[in-house]
Amino acid sequence: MTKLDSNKKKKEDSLLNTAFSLFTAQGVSKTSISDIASKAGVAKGTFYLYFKDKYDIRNRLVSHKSTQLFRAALESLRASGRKMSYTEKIIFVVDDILDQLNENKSLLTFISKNLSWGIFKNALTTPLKNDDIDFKDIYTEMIADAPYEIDQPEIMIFMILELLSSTCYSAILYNEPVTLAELKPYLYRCIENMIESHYIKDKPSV
Amino acid sequence: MTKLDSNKKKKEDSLLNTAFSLFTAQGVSKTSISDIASKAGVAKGTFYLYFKDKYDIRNRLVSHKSTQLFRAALESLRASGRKMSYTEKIIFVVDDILDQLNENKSLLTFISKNLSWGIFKNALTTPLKNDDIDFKDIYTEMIADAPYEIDQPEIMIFMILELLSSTCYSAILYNEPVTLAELKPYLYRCIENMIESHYIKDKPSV
Amino acid sequence: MTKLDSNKKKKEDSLLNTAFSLFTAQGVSKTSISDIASKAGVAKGTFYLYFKDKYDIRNRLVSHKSTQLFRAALESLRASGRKMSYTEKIIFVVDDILDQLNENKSLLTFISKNLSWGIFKNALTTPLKNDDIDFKDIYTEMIADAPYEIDQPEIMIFMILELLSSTCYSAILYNEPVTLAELKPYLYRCIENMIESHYIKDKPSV
Amino acid sequence: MTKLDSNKKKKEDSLLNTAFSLFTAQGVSKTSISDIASKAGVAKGTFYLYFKDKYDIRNRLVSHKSTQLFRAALESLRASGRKMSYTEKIIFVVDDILDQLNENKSLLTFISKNLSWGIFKNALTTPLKNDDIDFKDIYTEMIADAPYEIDQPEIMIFMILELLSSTCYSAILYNEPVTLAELKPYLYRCIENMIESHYIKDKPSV
DNA sequence: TATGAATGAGATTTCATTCAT
DNA sequence: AATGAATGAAATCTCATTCAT
Repeated sequence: MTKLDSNKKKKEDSLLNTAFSLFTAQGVSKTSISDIASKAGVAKGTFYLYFKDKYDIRNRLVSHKSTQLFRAALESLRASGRKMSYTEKIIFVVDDILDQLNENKSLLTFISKNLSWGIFKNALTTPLKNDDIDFKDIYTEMIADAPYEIDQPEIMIFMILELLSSTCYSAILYNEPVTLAELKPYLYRCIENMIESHYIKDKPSV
Repeated sequence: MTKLDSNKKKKEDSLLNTAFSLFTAQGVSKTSISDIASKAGVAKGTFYLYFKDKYDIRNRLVSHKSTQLFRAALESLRASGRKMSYTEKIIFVVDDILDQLNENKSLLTFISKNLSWGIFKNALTTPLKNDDIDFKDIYTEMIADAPYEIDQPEIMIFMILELLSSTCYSAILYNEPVTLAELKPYLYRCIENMIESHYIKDKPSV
Repeated sequence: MTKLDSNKKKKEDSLLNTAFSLFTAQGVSKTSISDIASKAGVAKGTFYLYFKDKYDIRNRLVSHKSTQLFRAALESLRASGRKMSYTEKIIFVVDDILDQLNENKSLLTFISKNLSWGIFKNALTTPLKNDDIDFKDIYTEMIADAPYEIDQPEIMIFMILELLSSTCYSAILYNEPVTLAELKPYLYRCIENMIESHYIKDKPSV
Repeated sequence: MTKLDSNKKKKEDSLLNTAFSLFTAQGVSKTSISDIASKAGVAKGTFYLYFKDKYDIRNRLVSHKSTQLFRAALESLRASGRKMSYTEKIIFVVDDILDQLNENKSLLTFISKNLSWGIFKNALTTPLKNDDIDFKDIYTEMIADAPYEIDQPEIMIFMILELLSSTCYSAILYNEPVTLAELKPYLYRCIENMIESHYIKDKPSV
């Protein structure tokens, strides 16, 4: 990478980081491009060399941050070194994500308000350049690697993730209808049931 | 109601209806108060006689529209006259709501982007003035009326509704990861499992 | 006219007058809407209540100023009270317009750069509201009132005006190729010839 | 010419051609230097190696294009090989120019909005380098070569050209007040009169 | 109550020009 | 000679809110 290129990368990173802290601190619509540029230490016009508009940078961030979240959870799983069943693995990942979001409420707000399944799936399945760990494989593995063949694993993961993300928003931020700690046992049992019922033997008749 | 009062009501309704169509057509942030007022046929200043600002009218709308949705479903249930089990009733309501949203995608977009559990619960449990059907009771009944005592019925309803609203958004609007029709059997089986596991006998050990 | 209306008229006039002096002093493209508004003593947003953009106010001005020029010349003609032939009347009007432009070089610059036959004709033939003198009649009369029937009077007036406006620009502003005084005799003789050749007897065979 | 030189020439030509098409397509003020450079396939900075700014390239173009127009007309005249009177020659040239402009309306727009007598005269009387036809002589000849001595030939040519350029704009582009075909006979008769009245015998008394 | 003209801060966006590479 | 990233001033335009009528 030439000096110029690394300089450009630095500018772009600075814009992304600044935008993220402003978006989480005060919301997307109350953050102006002027704010982002000046806090990032670049001229207003420079912003437009890297991003089309505010929504361009927001989408890039949502994608980036939600992938990070998932990667961190998968990394924890791998690092734990424990021998687990498929269901245990899923619960482990869910638990890790919930804890991350509980620790980082502004990230939760940002992601919840702006994430959609399309963005997320795209982020997870698009391999990053220069990435030594192949995350695409891990995700694929999550879906493929089950003790018995699982029926429609993508639907199952989709439902788990949607249930996860929508319930934790209210529980973590407002303790409504109950706190995260109170919610967890019900949530996990529900997830266990969901997985169990997706084993091929249980394929529902339509 | 005097003529003046009915005139006022007409203005307010006109503002609400206009705001709803603009919000669904072009989004909340791209709709200005000017737009709403002029399309509603009143002066800009008049808007401020009825609503504090754009977010005031938006919240009123979210609350109103989501209640309507739920009421219509419960009304269908009541009108069906069928004898059903508790689980069947829940599934009936969920199915009715999904069909309503599938028919009215702009309503779905609007509610999904702006609804929160707090607003919804508040809307459901606040009795409307001049309301001939006692709605609050129906909701309470949904929670209370179970063949056996149900553990934490509010958590259960909360999880069902969150799962419902977040999965249907992606399925109805983008057919992602599958179409609504394909999703339904999995979703309903999941809901059945959730209800079953909330019977007191199943109370999870925390 | 209510107080409010007269106030609005005052604002609009102030904007028009300010725009005109800025346009003539520094050109249209170097004049900003901010300039116009602040010099006119109104807020920037107020400009947009009266005009769509810079080109809207420019067109209104071109039309207004060129009409004024023509009207003043016709008024002089009427005021002179002299008995003149048709040709003498035309020359009188042309001479008066040239003198006005010679006295007001910034007006000449502004009009020359922005006037088109379409705008001019439209301005001349659209009667102003509240206008005690009916100018449309005078213009029509200029075209219709000839000792003999004139062939294609509109083409003739068109050619005279175009010759007039394009030659005087260079002569008045740059004395190129000669001064206005030097140009006049040639110009007037040319105009006399143009009129004479438009008498029906001289209708050209195509 | 070295390969480097020809490369430079190519860049400059590319910039000139690109600028011309953009100026005629969307107007000078709506064309940015960025546009010109990127469409011409060179970097923005390169533009400044060849031209001072947008108005520099515009003036170079006006001058170049209007000379080309006149040269083409004179070339046709020379090529026709016909024996003509002085007046016939002028009419020939005028007719040829009108036809060229009628064929190339964007050129007409560009020249009309940007041509001034000063630029034109300068262009006509500045001999081009490497020019095999001695163009200056032809123009001088147009002025000098008359059967009888002509009074103030430059004023005459000036008036003819101004009449020509201003009337044709409206007639060709908008058919206002009449079409070019309808205008021509009147225009030519007018020009004939102008020439005739410039014979010394007709010198006007000031 | 209702109006809508006026405000003016502030948002977005453009672009001529410079300069390090 | 050529590049194109960076600049930042300046332009256009929007819009929530107020207030005199």
